[in-house]
Amino acid sequence: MPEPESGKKSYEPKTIEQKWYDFWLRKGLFRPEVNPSGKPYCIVIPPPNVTGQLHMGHALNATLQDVLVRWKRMHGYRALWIPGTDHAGIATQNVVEREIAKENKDRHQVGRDEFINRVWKWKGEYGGRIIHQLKKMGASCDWSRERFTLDDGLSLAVRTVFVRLYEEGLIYRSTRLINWCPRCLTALSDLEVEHEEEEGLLTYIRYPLEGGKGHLVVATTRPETMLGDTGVAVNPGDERYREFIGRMIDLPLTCRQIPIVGDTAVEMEFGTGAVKVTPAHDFNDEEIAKRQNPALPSMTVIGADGKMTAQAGARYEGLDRYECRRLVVEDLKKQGLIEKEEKYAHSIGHCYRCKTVIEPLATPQWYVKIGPMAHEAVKAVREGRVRIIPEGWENSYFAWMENIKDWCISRQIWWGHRIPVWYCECGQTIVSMETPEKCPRCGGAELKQDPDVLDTWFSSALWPFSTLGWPQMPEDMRAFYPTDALVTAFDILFFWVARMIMMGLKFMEDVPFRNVYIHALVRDEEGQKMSKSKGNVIDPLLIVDKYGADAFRFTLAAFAAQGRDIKFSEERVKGYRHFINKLWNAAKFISMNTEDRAVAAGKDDVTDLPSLWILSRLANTADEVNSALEEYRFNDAANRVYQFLWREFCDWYIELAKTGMENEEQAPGIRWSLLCTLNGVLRLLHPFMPFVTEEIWQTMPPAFRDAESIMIAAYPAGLPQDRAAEDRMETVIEAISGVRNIRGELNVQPGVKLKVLVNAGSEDAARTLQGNLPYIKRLAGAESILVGKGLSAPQKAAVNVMSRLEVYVPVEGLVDVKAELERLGKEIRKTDDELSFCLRKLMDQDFVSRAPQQVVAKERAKCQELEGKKANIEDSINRLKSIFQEAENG
RNA sequence: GGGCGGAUAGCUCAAUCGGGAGAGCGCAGCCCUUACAAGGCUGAGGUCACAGGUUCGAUCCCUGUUCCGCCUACCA
Repeated sequence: MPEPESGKKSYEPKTIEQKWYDFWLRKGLFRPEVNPSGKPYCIVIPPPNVTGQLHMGHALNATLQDVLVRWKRMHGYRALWIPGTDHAGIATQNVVEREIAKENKDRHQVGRDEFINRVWKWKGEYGGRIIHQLKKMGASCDWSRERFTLDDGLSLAVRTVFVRLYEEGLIYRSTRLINWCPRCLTALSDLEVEHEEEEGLLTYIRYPLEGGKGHLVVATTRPETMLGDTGVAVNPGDERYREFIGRMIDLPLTCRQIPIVGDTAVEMEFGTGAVKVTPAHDFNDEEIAKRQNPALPSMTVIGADGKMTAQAGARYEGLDRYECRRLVVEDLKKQGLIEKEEKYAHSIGHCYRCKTVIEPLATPQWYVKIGPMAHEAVKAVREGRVRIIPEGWENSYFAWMENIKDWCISRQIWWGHRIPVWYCECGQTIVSMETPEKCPRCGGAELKQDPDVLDTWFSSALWPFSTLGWPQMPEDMRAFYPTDALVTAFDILFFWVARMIMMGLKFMEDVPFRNVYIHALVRDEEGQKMSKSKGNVIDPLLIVDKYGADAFRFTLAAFAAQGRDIKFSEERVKGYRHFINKLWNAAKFISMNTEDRAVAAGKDDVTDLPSLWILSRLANTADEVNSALEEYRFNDAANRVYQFLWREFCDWYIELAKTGMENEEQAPGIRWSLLCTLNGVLRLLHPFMPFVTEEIWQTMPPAFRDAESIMIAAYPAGLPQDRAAEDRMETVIEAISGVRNIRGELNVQPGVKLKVLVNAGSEDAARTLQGNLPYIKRLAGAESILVGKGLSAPQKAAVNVMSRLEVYVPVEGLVDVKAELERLGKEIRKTDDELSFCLRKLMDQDFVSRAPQQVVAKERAKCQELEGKKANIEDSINRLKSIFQEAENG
């Protein structure tokens, strides 16, 4: 076997990664067609924003999906990972608006058509950025199936869904309060509003009763809205105010009079128990107003731009809402109408995009009547047709779905799917897939299309089937829907996952995916969320550049424990780069020691214990990795291979093999085992670290390569295990560890060869040890070994009592007897503690009679073992003490 | 206000069934043994947040408390 990359001392990812990625692309290995007869397995990528740059979240997300897809592909599945991007309406529009602003223009000056052109142009230039970055991560997406939420096929899907929902009465238009962003100048859905606790002021304002007889005091956090008050509400059960209901208030700073009304929603304990009612600017107040008979009127005093309207009065018109607040309070103070102001922490809604404080505003918008679809979506999860992993998230899902409100889907922006609705001068509304030529009612041709576009999430909700070709029914659709797994972070569980389930059930009559795996958030070292404003963002591409994609991916996977966020630090990646280096060097060693000689050998040539053992351990590892991945326990899978490669394969097997290969007879079997195990571990690791595994694998002897790429080589599973060999090997390992322990503890120099005696606990153990003396000799650093059952310890020896055997090392002249006595003292204290704990348990009648038989028996055996161990150590201590005394006397 | 999650070695985190807790990193000692010093061998290190309860037995199950995250909500 030629050495990988001509035997460089360490792995250098940079040159290698591009080479293999190109190779995979050239060979079309990312396409499901490489396994034409396999069972379909499909994942659709959560489409990143087309404006986006790869961040840690994407990196984790992509890594986990790639692990799954590569793993399934190697298992022979017709695996398909569909990539794509999201047109990200508001975000993308903002980017291009900023660009235009540099030319001192706004989008209205540019005009709608030209503006859209500009956005497409921008998309063409920069939109592929994140796709390119995903490739750097090693993502094995089928790029030939890449989609974009605004491409023709997906746009058709969007129109189809809109029209059908409209026809079924599940989409409607209504004018009511919505969340309005005065900066983006668009409506937002409830989900797009981020609530944040802020320190504010609670202002107590005196509202004079009509006719100048006294006043009511109301408390508010938004004094400026008083200009739009159309009532004051008190709880009808409130003794203090009951008599006022029905009377009028002289609303200060205006010349209006407003009524005092009763509403049970008013909390008597809060503030003064009287609340001003501003139906046009507060969701609660809107409700209160509607409940009155006749309803309280609505008066909009703040406009779409966040500035006061003419209705606010000449003095305030045109002022920004916050300037107005100051002025209103100032004016009220002058009139002595401010009773007090107190600090008050409350939560305020912000635009998720630009963080501007949301203004509730009454505007006509389109809504999806979500109740019926939500009901079905809840059922699908309850019945297990969609599994959410980890399960904990199901509760959040249910809670949200069961209190869900209708979904506002129209946005007052230009970049997105234009709402397929036209209005005729005659008042007719036309909802249609295609642009209508004339009004079906009056025949008029003066039709105006609704200027708004749809919420980006409306198109994302169709992603699992629109990407597969719906509303057509191509082969992909039949093969891959429902998809198998959806991998995402919890923050879009409602935004996206829930809506996909609803839309999938509605239009495909089946769930969009069977499993939803919710992964962690990647935080910084201190556990803080990464954000630009905090300046703690780590660029994944820099990490890839520095340590390679493999080390980075492995780190992410190894820390992706369910239900816990990842605190990311570069140190960890460094650690896993060492791991790759270990793999690299193991491969180098194997290559140096096998050359072409191994090809002739096969499994039948394997006779030595270490080889039987490592092959069995590989089988065991493969099983554990497979079952961990089956359950999305990525960290367990990664850690198990890590353990196997480093601890079992490198630390033990390779060291043993060095000795084993000195024996000409068993050398071929060992060479074969080295290659076979390396082959297995490369395959096991490939989904986690695709590049380095391919690089090494390609240098293996052809007999070990049954495919043109490791990507499509069979994933190890169901290999035979040899429990007897594992058990015997344990005995050998115990003997070696027993000696090493003495060496280490007593500080015996590595160069010093020891005379070792091993007292085996059984004939079996004795035979095993006898049969593997060369290994023990080399790894324990012994010049001679005497093995037997019932051997007794020489006078002057260090003793190590293990569970299957005892190790004696004559120490005369080698070590400080005093140090050995100390070591044994420590040992006996530990044994004694354990023993007394064990005995106490067995003397407890309740334990013996009530605990399961097995447990009691186990405890008895343990007790016996400990007693034996204690006796042996005591013997050694006595012996050494006598030596010690001799020495003192002599 | 409601809900969820977390608290385990110096740090970051694991632990299927309730039967005296593991790893990585770090630390200490010894070693450049020709795959690898990005390494090897050995070792130290724990009141499983706190208080009760259930149980023969609790890191694990139940109740409460404290602290820390997060989600959600119309007390102005």
